[in-house]
Amino acid sequence: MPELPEVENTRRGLEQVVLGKTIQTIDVFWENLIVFEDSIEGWIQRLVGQTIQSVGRRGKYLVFQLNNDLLVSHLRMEGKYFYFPEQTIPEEKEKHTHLIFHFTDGSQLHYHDVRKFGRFELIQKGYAPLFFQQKKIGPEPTAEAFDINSFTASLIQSKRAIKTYLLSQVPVAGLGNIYVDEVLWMSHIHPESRADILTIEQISLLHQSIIDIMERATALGGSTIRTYRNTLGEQGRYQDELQVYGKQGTPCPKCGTLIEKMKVHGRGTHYCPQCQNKVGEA
DNA sequence: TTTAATGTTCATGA
DNA sequence: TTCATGAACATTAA
Repeated sequence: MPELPEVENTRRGLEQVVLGKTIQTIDVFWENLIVFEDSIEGWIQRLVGQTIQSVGRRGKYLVFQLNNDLLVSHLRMEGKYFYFPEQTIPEEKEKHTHLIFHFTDGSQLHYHDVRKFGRFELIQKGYAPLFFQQKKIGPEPTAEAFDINSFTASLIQSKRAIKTYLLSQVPVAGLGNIYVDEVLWMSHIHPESRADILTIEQISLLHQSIIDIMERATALGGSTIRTYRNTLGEQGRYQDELQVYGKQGTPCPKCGTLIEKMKVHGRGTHYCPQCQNKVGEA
């Protein structure tokens, strides 16, 4: 589940169930999910006894604030959380549950990830800004944080295809393969247009489309394209508003031309060959 | 059987 | 340095 709207809704769900919970122990069934320097046992011991003070988010990363550390969780393609109060804990864990947080009140938080691509990283409190700076995560796509002048300055430094550059998280955080296609369609920009030759008008429209679409998708609970569910098991509703993602062969809502699908940067890319004019070469 | 799937990260070579 | 490409990670479903 992956892009910012889905991660934000996961965060909101987690916030409702795990705040104030103290970690009693953790079962790790797939060690590769954990980024650790020493041993898994040491990693677990460092977390035991700590209480979840808040659940934050930066881009597509979840940040659990504990007493002494920050636990950073990235869901990658298929990561999900499921919470079970004491009386509802299943006899047997699901096949793809790879991590179980046992809390002192008897409840559990299960991390489920079919493809095992997700990652957990423990960092010291106060190191979040440095952590995200090293990952080159751009500003949040909100009206307050996403400055159009900085965005423009970033774009003119890249000769890459605009879709590729947006997926890098550098110019702005949180866009993935679904929303990047939506945003470019909304802005009438061809996915392979070079980032550095977009016009002021195009950048302005793109900037606003990113803010609007991310806000709208988040408000609707994200998009359930394949398997996304929030922590409460609910689907998103934004998939009903997708205009081009997965719509190849159907008429463009703006001009009626059939939506096409191509590969850009190895990713399936949906666009309208009529509305989205290619500028320069990518 | 083959391919593609909401994501990042690393190696290699231009 | 920068970027493109491909592979890796691992599993499922069409």
